[in-house]
Amino acid sequence: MGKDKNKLVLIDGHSTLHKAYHGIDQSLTNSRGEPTSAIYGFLNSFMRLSKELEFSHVVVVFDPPTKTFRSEMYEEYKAHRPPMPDDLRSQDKRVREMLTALNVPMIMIDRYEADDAIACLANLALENGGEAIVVSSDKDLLQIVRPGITVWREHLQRLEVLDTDGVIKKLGVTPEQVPAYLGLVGDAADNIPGVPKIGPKSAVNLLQEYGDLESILTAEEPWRVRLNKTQAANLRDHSEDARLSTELATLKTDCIQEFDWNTFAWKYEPTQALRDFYKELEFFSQLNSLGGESVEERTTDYRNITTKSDLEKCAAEIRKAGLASIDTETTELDPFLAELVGISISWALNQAIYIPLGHNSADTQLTLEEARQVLGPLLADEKIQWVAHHWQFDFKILSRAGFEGIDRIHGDTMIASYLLHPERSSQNSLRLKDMALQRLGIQMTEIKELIGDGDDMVTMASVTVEDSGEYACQDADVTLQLHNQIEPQLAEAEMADLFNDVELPLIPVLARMELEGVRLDTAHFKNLSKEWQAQSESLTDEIYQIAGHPFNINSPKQVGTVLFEELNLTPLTKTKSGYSTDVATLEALRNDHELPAKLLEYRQIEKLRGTYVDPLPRMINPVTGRIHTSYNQTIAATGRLSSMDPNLQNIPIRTEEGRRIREGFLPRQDGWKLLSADYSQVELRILAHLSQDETLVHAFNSGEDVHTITACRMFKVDAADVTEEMRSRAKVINFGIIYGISAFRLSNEFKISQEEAKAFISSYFEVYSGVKQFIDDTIASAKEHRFVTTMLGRRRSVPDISSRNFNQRSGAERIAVNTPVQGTSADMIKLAMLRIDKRLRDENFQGKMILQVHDELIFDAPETELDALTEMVREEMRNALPLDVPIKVDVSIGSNWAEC
DNA sequence: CCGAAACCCTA
DNA sequence: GTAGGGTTTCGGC
Repeated sequence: MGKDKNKLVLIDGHSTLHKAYHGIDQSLTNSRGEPTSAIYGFLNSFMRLSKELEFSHVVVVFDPPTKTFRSEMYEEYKAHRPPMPDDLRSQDKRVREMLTALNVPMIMIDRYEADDAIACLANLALENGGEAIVVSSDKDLLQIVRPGITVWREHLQRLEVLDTDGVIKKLGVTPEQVPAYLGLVGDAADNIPGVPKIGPKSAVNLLQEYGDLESILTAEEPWRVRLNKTQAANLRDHSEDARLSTELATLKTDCIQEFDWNTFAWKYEPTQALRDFYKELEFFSQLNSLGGESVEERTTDYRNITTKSDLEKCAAEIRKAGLASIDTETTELDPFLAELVGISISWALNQAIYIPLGHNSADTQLTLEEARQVLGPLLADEKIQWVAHHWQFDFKILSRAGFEGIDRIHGDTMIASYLLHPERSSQNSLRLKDMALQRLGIQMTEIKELIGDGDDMVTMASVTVEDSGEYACQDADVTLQLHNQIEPQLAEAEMADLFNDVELPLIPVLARMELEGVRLDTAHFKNLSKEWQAQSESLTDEIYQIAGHPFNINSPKQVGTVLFEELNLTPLTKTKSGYSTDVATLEALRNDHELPAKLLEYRQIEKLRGTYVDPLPRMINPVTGRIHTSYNQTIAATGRLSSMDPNLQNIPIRTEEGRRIREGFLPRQDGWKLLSADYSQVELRILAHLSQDETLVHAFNSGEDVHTITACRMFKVDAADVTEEMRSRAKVINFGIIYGISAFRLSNEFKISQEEAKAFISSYFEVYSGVKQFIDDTIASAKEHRFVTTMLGRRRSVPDISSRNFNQRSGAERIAVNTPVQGTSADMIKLAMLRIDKRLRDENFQGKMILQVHDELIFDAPETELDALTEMVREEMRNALPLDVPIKVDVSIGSNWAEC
């Protein structure tokens, strides 16, 4: 067996750092606010390479800080590059510290770029009996590829290997031709001019035909490959540019002479320096992965409290501390069925107590009554700052266990973490266990280690007090530690008020709405189900008849086969895996064949039956006889609530069949009604306020229909002459603006050309120039701060706002424009809900607020209260967040939700 | 059993 | 074009 050749891995430091900087969420920072996303990304890339390439020799090559010989050749070289942003500069420095701690060899050659040094070293590795692997996404380096030298790049999450054939496949030219290719095409990144109007296509044609640059430039004209007149003229006039550009793109391979494999030998070793570095940067998962003695064993003081006198002693300490965390252990997650098993509390670092209350086999444990006597006053005490993780759950459990006056809470680490990072990603999991590892480096016990999972799962009540105690104390301990870390970060991000005045007080309001639930008309749902099932079956028969054979109508793939292969209808659009069969397609085909209409009808009925009519009655809670949604405060990046299990924010309304489902939502009893209050065009009003656009503000102040006014102004007609078509187009554009419209989308919507769509948009912006200004200002501000805010200061980061990828950047721009509008609307209705909840209780209304659907609140109230309730709700919704335009609230009342 | 894709319901 | 949740199919583990 021959000895494997030495492999030298050459990492382009600059390229890897930039990729890391732009590749992941730039808002990642450690608890001191130091940006760490690029360092983290660099480390991930490096470790991934080390794992996948199993390398033993490595070097990271950096550009020198000084000018290089290329700038002497051509002063414009890289001259246009903006200076490194501050947050990248600091991370660049950190990356070098990290590589030092990792003992990774680094090289920087004065007056030569990293690319030149890499080219030299790759050649030397080859001459010294080894191979070279270059890691860079820089095109320049493709010129050094040959047997023994490959270039690896991270592309779309995977590692792409480029050997000679790979380069030819990628660029269409051989590695030797790469400098000439870049010389012709130019390279915007390096400010290499190239030849105007010669792009990749022409360059490849020329090089394939003539071989090298000189042969192209000196070939007899006209060039045998097809160039148009401008290209031919440019090639003649810019031959010197082409030569200079090619020279600039040619790497120098003589900047390093000496080579010794030993210089580059490397192995991953968990040194103390590395541990210190990880700890300082708060890379806890890496710290943990070093394993062994490096992970500090935390010495904890966790105690189980089983007597009232011990609990009273603790109570005194808690009062003295003034700040404590609390967590509950229960038999399950459903708040109506869950039994309280125990309570854990922490008021000092690494210390906590557990109060077992409902363990099946405990020698001694306090009764709930005893615990409540001591803890009740403590939890209701405004002088004690209580914090929890996902307080809404504990609030419901404790409320049911008879604790009162626990509405006020000082902190919720789940919500606080969400406010800091509202985007959903694996990076910012809101699970206590994940946050403990990420932010504190503490590896916590997972609940399944206690109670198991799957079929043999037990409840916390059957776990020993010792095990539960350890587990529950950890939860409380970690929650307090997290709170202490996060609270200053919230203040730093200027979201303390939003947290204290909106999100925290909203918790009990949402809990009450969830607990209240809604009454369903089970008989109505049963009838609907029967009716639609029969209809669905006969449609199925008809569809099989028309198709000539049975197939799975629920499978878009099979529907596609029937429509487009068997019946030979013309597909409209394609999806990733075949023909699209969505509504738009079927609508377009309904005049060509009888099948599409049947499919549409079938789909509608099945959708309504399968998503609403059949599941909803099954979700009626056996204890209350009502359905209870869960409102999640930490899902939507804009600050909206979301509703789950069941989702009561997407109950159908648009079609007649859909509204029949709303008929099944009832007031709680005879003599009661449902009352719905919804904000009218609230997002457009917020846009008017935020932009201060005179025309839009005036439109709302006039009290006229805003879409009609938009139509008047855009189409330059009198209000009386606005047709339905004009108004509806104006409406689409008004909404489109809020969502960040594009000409492309508008042209599809209106079936007009993109030019016409562009004209539409510019005429909108002529009318509403203030809105245009607002959009521009918002994007500019997003570019500067990399986040946008709502009126209440809610933040959302827009990391891609300066991306050079058009699609990414456009997406970020739409988010930047939409978030302040949608988010402020969310802020507003949350404020209204707080005020309404307070007045419902203070003024002893019997009626309850039961649902929220983004811009609408639903109440369940006795008929006798309806007038007072209407007035109160209107007032609070209108005044929740005053704007410079009036806020309109429409109220309607019915015997079921459909009548509202 | 899980995840992606396609589809469709809401504001 | 923004923001969500839920269902079904289907391929892979």
